[in-house]
Amino acid sequence: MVQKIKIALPGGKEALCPAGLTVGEALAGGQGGNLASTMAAKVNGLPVDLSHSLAEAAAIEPIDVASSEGLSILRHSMSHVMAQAVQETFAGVQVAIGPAIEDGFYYDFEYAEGFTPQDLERIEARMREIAAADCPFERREVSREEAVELFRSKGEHYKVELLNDLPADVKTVSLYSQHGYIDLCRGPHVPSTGMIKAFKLLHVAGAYWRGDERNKMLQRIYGTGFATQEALEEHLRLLEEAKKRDHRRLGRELDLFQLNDEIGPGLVIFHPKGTLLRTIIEDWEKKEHLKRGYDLVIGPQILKVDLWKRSGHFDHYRENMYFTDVDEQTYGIKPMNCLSHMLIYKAKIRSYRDLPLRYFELGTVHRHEKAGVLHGLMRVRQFTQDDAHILCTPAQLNGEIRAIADFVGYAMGIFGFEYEVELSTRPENSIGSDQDWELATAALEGALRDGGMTYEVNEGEGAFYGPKIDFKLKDALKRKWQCATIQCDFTLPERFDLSYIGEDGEKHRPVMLHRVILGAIERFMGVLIEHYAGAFPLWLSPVQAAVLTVTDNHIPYGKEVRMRLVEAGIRAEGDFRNEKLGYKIREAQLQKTPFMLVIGDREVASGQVSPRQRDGKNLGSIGVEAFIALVRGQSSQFK
RNA sequence: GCCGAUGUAGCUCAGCCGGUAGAGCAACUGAUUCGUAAUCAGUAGGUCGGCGGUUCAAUCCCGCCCAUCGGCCCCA
Repeated sequence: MVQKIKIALPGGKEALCPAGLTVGEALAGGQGGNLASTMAAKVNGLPVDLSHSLAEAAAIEPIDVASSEGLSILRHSMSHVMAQAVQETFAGVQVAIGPAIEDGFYYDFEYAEGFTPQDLERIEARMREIAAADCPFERREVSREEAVELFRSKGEHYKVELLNDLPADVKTVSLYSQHGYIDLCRGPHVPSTGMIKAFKLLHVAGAYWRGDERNKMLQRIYGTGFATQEALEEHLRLLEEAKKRDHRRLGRELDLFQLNDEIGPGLVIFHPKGTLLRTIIEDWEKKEHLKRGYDLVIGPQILKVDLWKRSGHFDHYRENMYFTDVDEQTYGIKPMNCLSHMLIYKAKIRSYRDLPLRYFELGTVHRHEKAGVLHGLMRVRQFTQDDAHILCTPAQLNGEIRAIADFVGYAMGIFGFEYEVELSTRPENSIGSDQDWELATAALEGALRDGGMTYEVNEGEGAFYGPKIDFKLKDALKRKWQCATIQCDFTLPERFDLSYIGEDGEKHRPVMLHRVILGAIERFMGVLIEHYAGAFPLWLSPVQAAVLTVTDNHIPYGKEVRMRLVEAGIRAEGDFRNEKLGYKIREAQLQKTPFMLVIGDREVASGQVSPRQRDGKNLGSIGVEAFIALVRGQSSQFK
């Protein structure tokens, strides 16, 4: 007689089922049999396959493809099918790892020849055959020795290495097979390859085994997949849309900047409009810093190499630095702004009453970034940081960190950004004592907690001189870019022997915070361009209004209007060319100009202007002064 | 730096099997004087990324270099 067990189903329902029933069967009985969108299930909170059989009483809930977890399982199964397709299509391929990722999945392969875009089509075709065969994914548990033997016999040395590196207490591992293909995997997987319908392989890229550049480079194939063909097509359409707001494209179309081979890679030339945009941001920042008790300072571009040796940069950052010889003396071109600020502090004896001291510099730095990482404005070799160094007492640290975090929050609010916060801890190649690192890390973490912020921890990702809090923004293609950062540093004050006289009349060592709010102005502008898709809010728009004349007869009045706007401090251009109005409007629209002022007979006669907003809305005829007031009103918010 | 792809006019892109290149838009000239997303016609514009090689002949085939794109590592 089969034992009955009690199963708790979603929605508070319960069922008495025979032991040995599978999760899928239990769910099918409980919810009327429609499991088409169920990828797997959770039994007592742990994800399992639908084929998992229930031995004892349990609470089960389905994992639907509509959930991010369900979609990940589907994509993970797609990566297995891709691995099978690759190995069946090409000889001599070894598999490494193949997880689901944010927008799809990948699998890493060792394949000496490498894959071509044409190969992807062949792989995709084979995947469709495997999917059409509608074969079940079958889970099997074996001893780890058995698994090692299996993969060794198949020549899969990456899988063997993964197995050997499992913790010693892991005695058994799970294998999944579909359509006669076996892979080492924790699971769960979808019930059958038939569920894999809507997918597309996107591109091939190199990737180091285990993400370590000392290891062999593998071939990674990226793909994406969804529950339905419609969702897949929608995703591909969004990718196309995202490309249209790529800052590199908009930078050219809106005439903001250029990157030019003749100058050199990673070096930006700002055109007039880009420079205007940048200047507006920088002016805003200076004001905001002065409001918050910062002092503006400026340091030199090159500093003697001895100073870089003293700071530790020469030992730990040399490969990223440029050097130049002047009068037989070697100078380092600054990759960071801290040294000058240290020397400003040291210029006289400091009292505890002076602290905290906050030195702010729009500091231009040069870093020798590896050629392969350069990317538009996001990753360049010369950039300007909105950098500050705060020197304070240990007791002031928490408050200063929180004030910076607030500043970041305020700034991100102004520009309308969502962001993620990460805490990065001590890396391998670092300077300073264990105790200082602990203190610094605790200070950052404490401030995050006190501020009630949610954050992730990145072990070993800190700067060489201290741990940091990073604030990350996403670009149009969902790549994350670090902008604001707060770094806590006990080491540099030590190395430069900074001190202040305390209440007790004794010398004490101050603590230093390195921090940026927008990060690098270049990168921030890149993210900003994509964020607004080039349609900047009025206060940031390099051109706020374009005066458009209908015919040549209207040019004198058009020029007059433009002059009045310019004199009122509005960034206005005139389009007095011999073109039809529709043409001029189209052009101003493509330039994302906030206001277009149409000047025709009516306006000349009435002495007014007819503003058209870039959203297509017409404001009717209004006086020039009224328009000036309107622009001032709408852009005064932040100025 | 590593893996892969790409590089033709200012921009977007054609160019077959090797026989020194085209389109649209932009620019310029002229006509048109026009009311809310492209007026018409004409003209000009290219060492086919660079350097070598193979060939009677290279945008095309081969090698090296440079740059860009997508990733990896790294990073503001």
